Amino acid sequence: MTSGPSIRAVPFDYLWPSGVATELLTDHQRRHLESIATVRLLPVRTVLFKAGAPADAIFMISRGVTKSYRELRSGKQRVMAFMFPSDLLGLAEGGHYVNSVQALTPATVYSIPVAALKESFRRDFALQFNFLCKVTHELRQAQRQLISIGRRDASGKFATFLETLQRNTTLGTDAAPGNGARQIWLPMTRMDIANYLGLTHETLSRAASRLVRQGVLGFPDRHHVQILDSARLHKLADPL
Amino acid sequence: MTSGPSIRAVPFDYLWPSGVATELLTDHQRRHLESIATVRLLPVRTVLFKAGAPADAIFMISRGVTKSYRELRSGKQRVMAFMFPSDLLGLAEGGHYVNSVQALTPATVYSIPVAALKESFRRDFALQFNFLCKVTHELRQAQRQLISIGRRDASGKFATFLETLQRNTTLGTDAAPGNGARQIWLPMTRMDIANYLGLTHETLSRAASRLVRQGVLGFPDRHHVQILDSARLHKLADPL
DNA sequence: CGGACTATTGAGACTCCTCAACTAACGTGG
DNA sequence: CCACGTTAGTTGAGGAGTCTCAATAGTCCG
Repeated sequence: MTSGPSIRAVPFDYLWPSGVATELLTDHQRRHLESIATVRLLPVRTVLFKAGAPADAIFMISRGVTKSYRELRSGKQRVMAFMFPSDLLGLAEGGHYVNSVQALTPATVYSIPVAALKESFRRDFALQFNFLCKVTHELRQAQRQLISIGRRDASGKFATFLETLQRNTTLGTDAAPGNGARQIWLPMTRMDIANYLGLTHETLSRAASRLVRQGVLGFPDRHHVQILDSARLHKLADPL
Repeated sequence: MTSGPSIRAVPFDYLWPSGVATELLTDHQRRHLESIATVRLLPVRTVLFKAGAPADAIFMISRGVTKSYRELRSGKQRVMAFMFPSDLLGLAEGGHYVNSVQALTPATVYSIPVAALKESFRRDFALQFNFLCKVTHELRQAQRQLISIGRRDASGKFATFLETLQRNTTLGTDAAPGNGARQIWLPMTRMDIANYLGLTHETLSRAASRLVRQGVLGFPDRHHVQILDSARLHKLADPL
């Protein structure tokens, strides 16, 4: 696995078996990005940037998990996305970040100044194209979440969340789809998940408990979930 | 106003007063796109493409309104977005469209072959950058809708929908923010709106009726809404 | 080890969804 | 141009599910 900057996405413009995300950058591009970026090591719970702050850099996650969220007036927060290695951070509008980002685990990010990146785009059209693919990829994911959020039932939302997470963590690994890797790591808290799914944490907790009682899931500890009956889980996740 | 191809978005990389979307293309770029595109006139209710079809072209709306939707297994459909002039159509994944698109009004679209567009990107980095800005813009909008959808109350969802629509239609026009243009055109049906907001059409109908009773809205006819008390509407729209 | 945060579980209220009947508008074809 | 059929929209009653408020147990961090 690479340790430098990387971008992973499903390209929109050519066929690909079963929608698996792939690394887009060439070694040369990786080295170039490394040369214009600065590495930042983020301890847990570090806030990388807050919504509304001047957006002078874009970030690429190299290691760790972060959440992207928006603070609502009531003090509550709405989680927009969880970001993993090879994801892009720093969505901006008119020069300001639109979301806040916080590290859920110790993380390593490459900070790329926007000005330098744009200059790189000028010289390497393929590099810019890779970023275009990545943003497109995120747009698709946002649309998938739209469908998920639109559902009413808590169990279904949670099921789709787990399946998405599973697909995410299985990406690029050699885990066969049919067997193992049935244990999923949940770097985020239950509250974060509930927030992400548009539920209260009480409702999510109840839904999770029900799934445990029904033998669909098991929780070895707070940050791991075991999928015991993937067929039933998939049935729940399936949008009507 | 232009009549050729156009892209409108809030650029992410520089400051802009009050987040107003602007035209990104230069005359030269517009002419170039026009030269590689073919114009298509779509009668009402025309399906431009269906989800899953091979995605060999990207479309720019020049005139008219379309909806982008996904068909669920139950036969129902989920509306992902309403698209207006200067919007981009044809989100794809691995060479296939992910959503279906249908014209809600007679529409004119520029059909741009993906291959030719990519070739243009190679020669004009700024053109590709404009597309990058546009996709970023759509990602932000998808995230806004995520917040809106996440809300529980039907009136609030409908209120945010109307305000977004108002902002959209007021864009680029000279309508002062404080006065007129209080009448909004609704090219889509109530069912489409309900679908877009993650509600049943019955619930949306009840919410609309309530707002009429409360003197917040008025419906001259099915496709126009008058905002009578914009203060209260804004209060409803405001996310908590 | 103590305190703050996270998670679980319960009871009650509230909102939306489902099913159903009816009215209004559209547009299709004669 | 009108009549008809189909689709869109309204309104009602009942039920399902989540949200709120509340109390308690369990974790994590300093």
